[in-house]
Amino acid sequence: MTKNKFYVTTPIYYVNDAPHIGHAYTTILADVLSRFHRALGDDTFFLTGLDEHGQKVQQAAEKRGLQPQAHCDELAPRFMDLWKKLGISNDDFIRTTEARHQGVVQAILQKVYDSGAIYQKEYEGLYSVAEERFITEKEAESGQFREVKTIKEKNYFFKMSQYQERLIKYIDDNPGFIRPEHRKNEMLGFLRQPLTDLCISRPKSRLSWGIEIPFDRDYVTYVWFDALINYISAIGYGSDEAKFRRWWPGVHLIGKDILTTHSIYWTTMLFALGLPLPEAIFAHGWWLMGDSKMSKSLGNVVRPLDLIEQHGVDAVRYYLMSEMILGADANFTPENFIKRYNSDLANDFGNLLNRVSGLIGKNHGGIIPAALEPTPAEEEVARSGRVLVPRVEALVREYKVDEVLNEVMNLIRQVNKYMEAQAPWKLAKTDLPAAGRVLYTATEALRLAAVLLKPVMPEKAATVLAILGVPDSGLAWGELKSGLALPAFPPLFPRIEVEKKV
RNA sequence: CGCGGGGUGGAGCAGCCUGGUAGCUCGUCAGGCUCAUAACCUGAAGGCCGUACGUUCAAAUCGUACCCCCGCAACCA
Repeated sequence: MTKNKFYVTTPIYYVNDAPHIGHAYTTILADVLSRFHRALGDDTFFLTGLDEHGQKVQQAAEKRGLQPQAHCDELAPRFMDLWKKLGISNDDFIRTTEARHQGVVQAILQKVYDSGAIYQKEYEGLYSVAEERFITEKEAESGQFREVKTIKEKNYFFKMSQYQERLIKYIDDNPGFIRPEHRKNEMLGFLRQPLTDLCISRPKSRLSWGIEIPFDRDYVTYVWFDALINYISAIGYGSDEAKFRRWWPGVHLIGKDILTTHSIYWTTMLFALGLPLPEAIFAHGWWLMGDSKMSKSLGNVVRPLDLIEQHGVDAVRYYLMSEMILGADANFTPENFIKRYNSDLANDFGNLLNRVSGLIGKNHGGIIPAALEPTPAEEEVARSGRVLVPRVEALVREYKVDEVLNEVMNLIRQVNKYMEAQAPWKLAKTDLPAAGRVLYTATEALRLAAVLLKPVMPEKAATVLAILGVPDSGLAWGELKSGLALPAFPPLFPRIEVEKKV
């Protein structure tokens, strides 16, 4: 069987933003997918990073009396540290101010310019002097902008419009390209209207903190030809062709807010470069806070660090991955978090581990019993375990992490039922080996579940596997070893007592 | 008539393409078990599947109309 390749990216986050649950979600999702693909034996590369140019950075730096670069250097660790704490296993971290990126951006601008797909044009629009930026007519009507006047400015434009038909055809021909399905339709709807060309520059007089346009030193390039290119500059485009060919094209995980940017701007840029389009662009939903959007003004921004400190990284990762249904918006509430933690992790998974190990300790001298010949009851559990693995693999390839978790929890629930039906605590009194057979089977199911949960909960899964004495065991049924001694251990996921929390 | 997505027991979702006893998780109630983190197991209550017509022996599932919610280009995942 040929090895698959998996290159996954998150957006590069804007360095001025305070990292919030949304950033954490996308990044954890990318991490979980990466870990799954690695576990499946795929050649995997996971990229995330920061977008460090632009007006807001320039202004914020000025306000603090710092050089923009110094400002960025100070802010960047907020993200890097958070990813470390969240157990993010990215293979690279790109910052758009790095030389390796800037050089590629300039080379690309030059190349596209030489091909005739970039031209200069005078642009007229509404400009807010107070805000120092162009505003839309709608914004002007809102009356929230002072000193609005019409000004003319020369800028460079990318001939995005010329790729419209080609892009429509591509999207039609590649059903898995934009996911989920309804987002694809949204984009096709968008493409029914004539595409305009894309303004890709800013005069330095207005914005100096950016990458200089190689064919006109009075300008810097504006966001698109800077930020989006990170996806290829990081993997060696223009500098390491072998590396680039190894990884490109990749899968872009994004929030639904930047779907147009990716599925239209970025893809037409790739057309202009003669490069293959991404393998997939997957847009997920937003986290709402109790039905309202998360916002600073409402004071309902959830800080990932607070959650980690309270409940541990793995619980947070599990919650975020299980609670957001593929592609839809999800609702974050502390009550929800506690409910899911208690029912899935504490009551089902953690508690099952406890009851099984407790019985082994009490009746079998703390030694994992022999598997023996399976009866139909064991066969049924084993079959569920065997069927689960390919099922999970298929779901992972469809980005359906929430369903993966549900499937694994179903196995755990089934084992709880199996325990109830077999009652090894009773069996032990009449037929000790038979009780052992039941406990072996239940423990093996737990082991397999832990292996499958490892990408989502690396620490907790490793703990379980270490307890079972098979830290490196894999996805085949029956890798649990009889005869090993089980150490004592504290509850894996202690229940969160609601009374105390409220 | 701009486009797209959605409206399924208290909550969140599946089912709809390939019509035929409405399923899952959580919550509620009752019972069981007592190995376990007051956990686990079983059972029950609770739905006119947004509304109205239509097709059909039969519609949550197909068709038509309507109502309601959400999203739809400039840097918020």
